Amino acid sequence: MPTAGRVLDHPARADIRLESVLHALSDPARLQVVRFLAELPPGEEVACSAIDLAVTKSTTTHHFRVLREAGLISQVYRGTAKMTALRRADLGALFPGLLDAVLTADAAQRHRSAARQDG
Amino acid sequence: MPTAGRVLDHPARADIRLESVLHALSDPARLQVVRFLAELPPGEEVACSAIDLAVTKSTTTHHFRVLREAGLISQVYRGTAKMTALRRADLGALFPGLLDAVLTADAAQRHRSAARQDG
DNA sequence: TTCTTAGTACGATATACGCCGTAGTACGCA
DNA sequence: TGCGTACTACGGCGTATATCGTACTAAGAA
Repeated sequence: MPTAGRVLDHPARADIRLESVLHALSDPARLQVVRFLAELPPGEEVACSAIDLAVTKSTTTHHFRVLREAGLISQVYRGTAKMTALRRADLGALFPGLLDAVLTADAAQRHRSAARQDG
Repeated sequence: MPTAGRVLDHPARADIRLESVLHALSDPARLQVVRFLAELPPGEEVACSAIDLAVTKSTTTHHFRVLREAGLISQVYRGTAKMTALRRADLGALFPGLLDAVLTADAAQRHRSAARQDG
């Protein structure tokens, strides 16, 4: 019998709130996670540990929870790992173009920062 | 001679950060302000008092400051009023499509809420 | 069973946020 | 000068956030 304590709950598509999504994306660490997931082939999942955040593991757990509760990512246990994927379909259906716009904006900002560094 | 204490400082275009913009937009009251400003003809300014938020004036002041410091709006004193406008050009140059995507997402979410109410 | 790996839960702390009320300032007008 | 309007500044309050460290649990391998 499956371990009840290891089931994670996610908001249904209809319960995903724009404000929560924007708030979740407004933290650099969480934006980094989303950027990482967005670069994977659609549908692909990775373990939390595949993403190297500049914070401790417990803080990482916290950020993943914020992303999950906002509806940005889905997570399932797979052995010892917890696999994470972007909820592209849900986000695309609710807020068409939003995720792309944020990722494009992020890429542009990062590009500008890099250019400034290079002088 | 102009009163020094009444000059408001705004971040330069290059200093506007995506994270701050997303954070500013993640509050319902501030999103309401941006929605209101976005519906005006481009370049048009309004006084703070033209936007009716469900909070006190001091809280309104707070939200306007957050929006200004994030680079979303510009504000200038014009007599006793403080005129506010969306920084469309700066936002469009830095993060093309972002503002539209957020406003579209907000409109869609509001539309869904209304539909749910109507049954 | 023991060890390792992956992630969680909990408690603590410092800071930020959203909100309010009161008191104050700047400007325009009578 | 005095008054009203528009907005600000400050202090307080309660909650949320970001962070950490330590202790813990689940699953798999030796």
